[in-house]
Amino acid sequence: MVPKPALERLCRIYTSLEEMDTAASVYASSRELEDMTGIPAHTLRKDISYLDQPGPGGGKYRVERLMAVLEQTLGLKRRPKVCVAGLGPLGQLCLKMLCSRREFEVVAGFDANINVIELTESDVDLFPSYELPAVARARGIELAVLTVADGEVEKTAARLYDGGVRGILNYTGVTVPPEYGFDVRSVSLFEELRILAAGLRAAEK
Amino acid sequence: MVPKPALERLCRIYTSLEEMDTAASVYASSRELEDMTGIPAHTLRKDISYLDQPGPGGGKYRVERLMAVLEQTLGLKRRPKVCVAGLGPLGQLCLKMLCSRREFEVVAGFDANINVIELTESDVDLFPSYELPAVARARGIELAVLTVADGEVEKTAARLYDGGVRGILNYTGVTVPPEYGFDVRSVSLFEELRILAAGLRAAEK
DNA sequence: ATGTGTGAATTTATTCACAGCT
DNA sequence: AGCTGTGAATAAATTCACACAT
Repeated sequence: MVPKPALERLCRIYTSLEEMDTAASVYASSRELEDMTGIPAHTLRKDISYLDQPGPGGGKYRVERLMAVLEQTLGLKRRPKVCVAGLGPLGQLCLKMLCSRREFEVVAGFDANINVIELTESDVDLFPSYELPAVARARGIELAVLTVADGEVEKTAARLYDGGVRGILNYTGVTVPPEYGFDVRSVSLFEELRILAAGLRAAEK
Repeated sequence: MVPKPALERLCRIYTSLEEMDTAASVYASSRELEDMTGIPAHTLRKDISYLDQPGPGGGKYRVERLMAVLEQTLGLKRRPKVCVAGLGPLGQLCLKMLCSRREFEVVAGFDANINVIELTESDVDLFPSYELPAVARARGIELAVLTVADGEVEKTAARLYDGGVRGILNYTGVTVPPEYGFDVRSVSLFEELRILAAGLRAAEK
């Protein structure tokens, strides 16, 4: 079983591998990856050793192969099905970004306001919020990007749960109710800045 | 010295306290906070015990007091000085959100494109990117919200470093170069979704 | 010679359990 | 009686160090 912090680091590593010019550098050592990611080389090797098939014992990692193994073990190749709940400016931005790459399958967008749904242009099917549970179930949505107004988080969480959604990327400023057992990653502007501020303060002392 | 994971949880706790109706509930027990945050009661008590002055031994926490102590110990009361680098749609959104509350002192916005600077309406002073180091130094900016295009991250990071900025909230899709020793929190749409996807996959097995 | 893979050692974080306060 | 605060016990993650592959 791979430790959760290792899982996060592996995703960071994947991001860094993506940034590499695959043509220019076919191989990368753990030391080189350390310089790119900031993750110490030994931690990084340990993390990679959790994968089903790590590198080939001796010699550097073959970038392409490593990415393939990461995609495999981390389940990235499956194109997980994702929706966007809340189509304000931020939600629309997320929708656009998600559509700009093939990585995830963007299955639906939801908003409480029907006008928004009619006025928004998108390749993705848009629905009023109350249809969320039915649509999510019918289409097998696994992940949601939560960009609703703070006041709607509670109701939306309940609907996502009814729809069988398992993981939430929470862009709102409030806490996703924990009782549903979602896997949540929170990305609140203020909370993240607070953590940074607290870190600075802690470093000083 | 307070462990870093504890620090993050304390910030989450602070967020949840904020959400409480302070008039309605003056006191909160660790158990009640568990229900709100999802953090187990004993973890939460331990975390709070790291603070300079935790609660009053017996009885529940006084919400107002606990928030005050958190603000104190986490350095939130100082109104840390923050800037936004990159004034595309996301950057402008962040700028607006930051200005809507008094919590941080929003000191400046930066963009490579001078037209953007002239056309954007904001209470905050806006500058072209090359002035970043000088302005950041002159105004004592500590934190930056990084919302530039992916291709500009490297150059911007160098400028932030020259400006004496210590922490970065990274909204871009690429890694902030680690060599400057920034305290970074990354909030990349794709990377976060990948972590969620990997988590689901790991849970299945 | 250089660089990975991994068990063992060490460090760090979480959980427990209970003394002490209200 | 109920709840916090915290040292001690447990669990988890990181770092080390070296065998082994290229």
